[in-house]
Amino acid sequence: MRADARRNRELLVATAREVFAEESTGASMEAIAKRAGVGVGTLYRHFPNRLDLVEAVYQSDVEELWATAQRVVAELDPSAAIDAFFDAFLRYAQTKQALLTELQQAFEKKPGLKPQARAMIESSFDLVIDRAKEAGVVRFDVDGSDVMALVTPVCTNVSISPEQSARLLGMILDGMRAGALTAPDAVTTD
Amino acid sequence: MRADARRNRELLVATAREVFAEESTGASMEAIAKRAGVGVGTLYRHFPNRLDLVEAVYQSDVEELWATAQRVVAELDPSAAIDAFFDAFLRYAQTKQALLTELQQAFEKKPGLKPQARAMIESSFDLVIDRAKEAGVVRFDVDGSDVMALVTPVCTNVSISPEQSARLLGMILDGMRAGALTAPDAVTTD
DNA sequence: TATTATACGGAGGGTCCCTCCGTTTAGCAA
DNA sequence: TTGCTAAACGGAGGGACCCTCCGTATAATA
Repeated sequence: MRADARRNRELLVATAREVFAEESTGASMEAIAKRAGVGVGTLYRHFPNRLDLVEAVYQSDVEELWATAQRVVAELDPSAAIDAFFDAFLRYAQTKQALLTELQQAFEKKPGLKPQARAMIESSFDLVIDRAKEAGVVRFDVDGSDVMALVTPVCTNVSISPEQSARLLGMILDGMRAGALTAPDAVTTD
Repeated sequence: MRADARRNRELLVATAREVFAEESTGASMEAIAKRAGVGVGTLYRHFPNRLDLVEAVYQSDVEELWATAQRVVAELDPSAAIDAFFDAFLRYAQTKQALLTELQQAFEKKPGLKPQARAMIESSFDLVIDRAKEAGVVRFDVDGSDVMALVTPVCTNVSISPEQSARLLGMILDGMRAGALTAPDAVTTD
């Protein structure tokens, strides 16, 4: 793969992410190509149709989420890592919501895409949550997939607005921390 | 309103419902007009833009659901009435799922639409469930809004297929009937 | 039956997705 | 450095779609 081709491919994904964030599903291929400073022909050579571009943006988002999980775990203290990761997840959720219908089509077209993305996201949650559990920052009786199970509907449910998403994620976060100072066996009171 | 105008309006809504069911969001305005045997001009006079047509189809679906509830309660025995109503609800849910994104836009544009539709659907559930409760066909400890709360996610959740929907609705139905033969106070064992 | 307000039909403007092909350029060998 | 070629680029244009506009047809009324 030639150097300019690789550069343009990455540029196009990044630009598409921007434009999709701004104009949601209404973003045209022409607009994306223009913003990236390339012709539509270039865009279509890299991504034969719109769905392929949507898929590429989504995969890039998921990969970035995974990279973020690794980075925050390496660089921040466990509590700040959760905050930072939840922030990143909220951004991911918002772009996912914006492209919902088209993503669904992409999932239908490529059956492997959804489970693969799911696994990567679950690993990201595990990484951050396990670390925080070890540090005693979140309660013992949760794990990554629990948190993901709570958080996923917030981005899947179409009638939840971005503002609501932020609030709900905050609540989940508080709930996770709530039991941290309590001894594990004291939880059984209920 | 002239007679031909009223006729065409109803014809267009019915035709649009058919075409949307077949081609989902990909159905074009031209195709709908052609199938109805009118020009696009006529279609656009009745529904100034695509979203207005989607909204009209949706409202007609909700009204039909309400009419179905009344009809099955009047004509069928309580248990068969539930079956028939659930069938109708499944059809409603499927067309709703097909037009999901566009409906969302319609909800944003007309804030009154969603709560109004919701109220009408809840009334429909109440009608059918209350009747069945009185007849002792379903357990005492449910009401229309409970059933609706169980059933709505089945049609809201984008990752549930039509086949899954049918299965899940069947399960809910069985669950509702399960307690019917048990005395109300025996349920507290748990 | 004559009148007129109202509804109808469909050509065409603007936009969007995508294709095609002539032009340009990166990578490499001499 | 220079010349060559496979690979990438740009953008005009085809086809489809949403919607508008206006000349034609018709229902309702007197």
